[in-house]
Amino acid sequence: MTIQQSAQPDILNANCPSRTVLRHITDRWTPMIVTVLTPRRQVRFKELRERVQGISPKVLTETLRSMERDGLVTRVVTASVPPRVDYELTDLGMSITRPIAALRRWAEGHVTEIEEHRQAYDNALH
Amino acid sequence: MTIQQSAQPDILNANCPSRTVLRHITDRWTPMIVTVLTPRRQVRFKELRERVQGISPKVLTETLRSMERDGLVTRVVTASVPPRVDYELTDLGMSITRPIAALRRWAEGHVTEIEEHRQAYDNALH
DNA sequence: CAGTATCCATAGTGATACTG
DNA sequence: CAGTATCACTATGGATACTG
Repeated sequence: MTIQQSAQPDILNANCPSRTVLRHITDRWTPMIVTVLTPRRQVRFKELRERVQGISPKVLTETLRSMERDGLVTRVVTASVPPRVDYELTDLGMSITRPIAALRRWAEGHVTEIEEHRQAYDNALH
Repeated sequence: MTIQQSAQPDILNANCPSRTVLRHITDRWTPMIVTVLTPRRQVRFKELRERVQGISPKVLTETLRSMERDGLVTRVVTASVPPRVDYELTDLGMSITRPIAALRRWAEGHVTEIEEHRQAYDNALH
């Protein structure tokens, strides 16, 4: 007797592994890293760190490792002094760029509207 | 002298309010709640609680309040015994359904592929 | 039924200094 | 340059019981 897994993954199902997948692609920094990597070129650790403003080296490393583990990015090491490491989206990683870009554009495009809603809500003293 | 805000919101900018917007629409439960509300009908608290499997009443309330504050949902109270409260997406809320559906479909559609990547990565003993 | 209240656990950062 | 190591914190989420 094995644990029955639903044939079609369903995000609403508490035990569905798609929840973990969603969690990963929507974590704090992944969408921003994907945004920087979207032109599909190799980007150095340093450049990622600079462009994803506010991320610490520790968290950048952790997030990139998780993305590499999930198969979203490849890590390319060039043995040199000083060392050089580039990251690049895989085909799988590229396939998420459009949904993430849509999300990013929505966030960037509705800032004002949402801030107005918050103001109105807070002024109504709920 | 005022704090200069960029004309175009930019998610990569540490101080850009779009980061908060993105954070809200990608938090743990918002995508699932949006998924249930996507057919744009009024849905009772109870039904949300049942369909978004695993969410506690406290967190469901908190998430719905945050969504209401941002203008994504409306809360409709029907004074009756027992009480009845329905939630429904606003126009703004509806405008996020497509990006979120794309994300959800991606997550559900790539579960197997990603799990295989993780296996391979872990087996390589990084 | 639709929440609140309470208490609690911990994942998820974050700052900073250090190293191969 | 590209990380790791440490330490610490706090927001988020979870369990459960209670209430208008």
